[in-house]
Amino acid sequence: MRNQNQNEKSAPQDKRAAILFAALELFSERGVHGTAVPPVAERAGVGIGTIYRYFETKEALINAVYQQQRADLLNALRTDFPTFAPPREQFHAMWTRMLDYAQENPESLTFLELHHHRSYLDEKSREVEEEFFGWLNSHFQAAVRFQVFKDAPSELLIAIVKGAYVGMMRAAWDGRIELGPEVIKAAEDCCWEAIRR
Amino acid sequence: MRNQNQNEKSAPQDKRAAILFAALELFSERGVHGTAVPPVAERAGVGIGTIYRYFETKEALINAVYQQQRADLLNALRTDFPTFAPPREQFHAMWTRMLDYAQENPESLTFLELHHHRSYLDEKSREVEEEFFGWLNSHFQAAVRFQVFKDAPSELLIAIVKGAYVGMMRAAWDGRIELGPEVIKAAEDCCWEAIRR
DNA sequence: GTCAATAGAATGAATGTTCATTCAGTGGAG
DNA sequence: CTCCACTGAATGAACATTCATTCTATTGAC
Repeated sequence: MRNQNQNEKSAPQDKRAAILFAALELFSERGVHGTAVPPVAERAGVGIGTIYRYFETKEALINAVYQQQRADLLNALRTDFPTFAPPREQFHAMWTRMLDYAQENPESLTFLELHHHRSYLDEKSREVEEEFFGWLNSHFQAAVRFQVFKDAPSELLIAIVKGAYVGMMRAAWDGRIELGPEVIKAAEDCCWEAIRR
Repeated sequence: MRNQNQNEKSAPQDKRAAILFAALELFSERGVHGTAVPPVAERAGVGIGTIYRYFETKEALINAVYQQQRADLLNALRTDFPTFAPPREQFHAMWTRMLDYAQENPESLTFLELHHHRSYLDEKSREVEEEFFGWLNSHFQAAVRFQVFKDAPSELLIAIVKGAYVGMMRAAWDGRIELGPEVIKAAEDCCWEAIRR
């Protein structure tokens, strides 16, 4: 390879991305504390030392994975979101995006929602999380104000719907339910009735 | 060595219980993989070796904690449960018990519901878990059959309500909501409307 | 075009640390 | 004295991290 663009370092970014993806897979399977660094290197197809070229410490790697995945999920939610559609339609859009995301990125959702991160997230990670909740909140708050949703703290309604969603996903992963289209539709209706006025 | 309790002869079960409780506290805070054995011994006020008198390995200790807490939660749920009361009243009883339990045993709930256990639970732990879900299921299934609840798999309804409950707890834990009586009541109503026909 | 010089990316054996587990020793009860 | 629950220093395995070295590809002299 001879052509090297000044503004693009393609190879380094490939390795960085490979490390991030390998780490995501292992973290979602075994948890952050249950995952050693060498297996991450092995799965990414790079040397152990290479990880430390891109990430100062294991904790920095964890935070990079978290920020990437949280931002990715938020992006999946708000891309082409029908902000001015009727509330029920907006809710359907949100529900569909969440489910599509889970189906396409199961490791992302497992990592983000099935693990308890608080203790090792840094400032930046918290900001990214805040942006995520902020976006949800702006929509839920509006629906509460317009008396579409129940008169309750919007943060509570978010916690309930998000919790129900994660509970459903967890039950599916644990083999307690089968996620067919009718089940997904039934769950959407349940969640809508939970919060609608 | 110096004797810490002159006038108390320690029954073996005291130490076992102290170890289980110390382990529960640390596991709920830092997770199972994030908790080393020596700190468990220190918090329990016993020597490291004593832990291995009562539990063959760390994994055995984890499973003992899991079984104890899962059984404890089930017990809190079904003690004096109004099995023959009207459905809404039964639901209220369930909700109240869950919330009381969380308020009285926050570490238990954090450990049981905020961590991903599957990979290290043994046969016995799965049986205890099965008993827990079996009890919930018998009640939910009956309510579906009597057309009190929506016509959906009872396992889905359980996942939604339990998920919403855990989501609310997590939000409270993370400081996103304040768990006052009105909030708890509002959440109960949300969950009831989610599943009722 | 060729190739020696150079830069810096990549590596994994080596390092120091932390962990789960063991066991030789201690002390109290009978 | 005999037991045995109990202890924590000791052990070796596994860990996160480092760094001397190798590899790769770009440069510029000819």
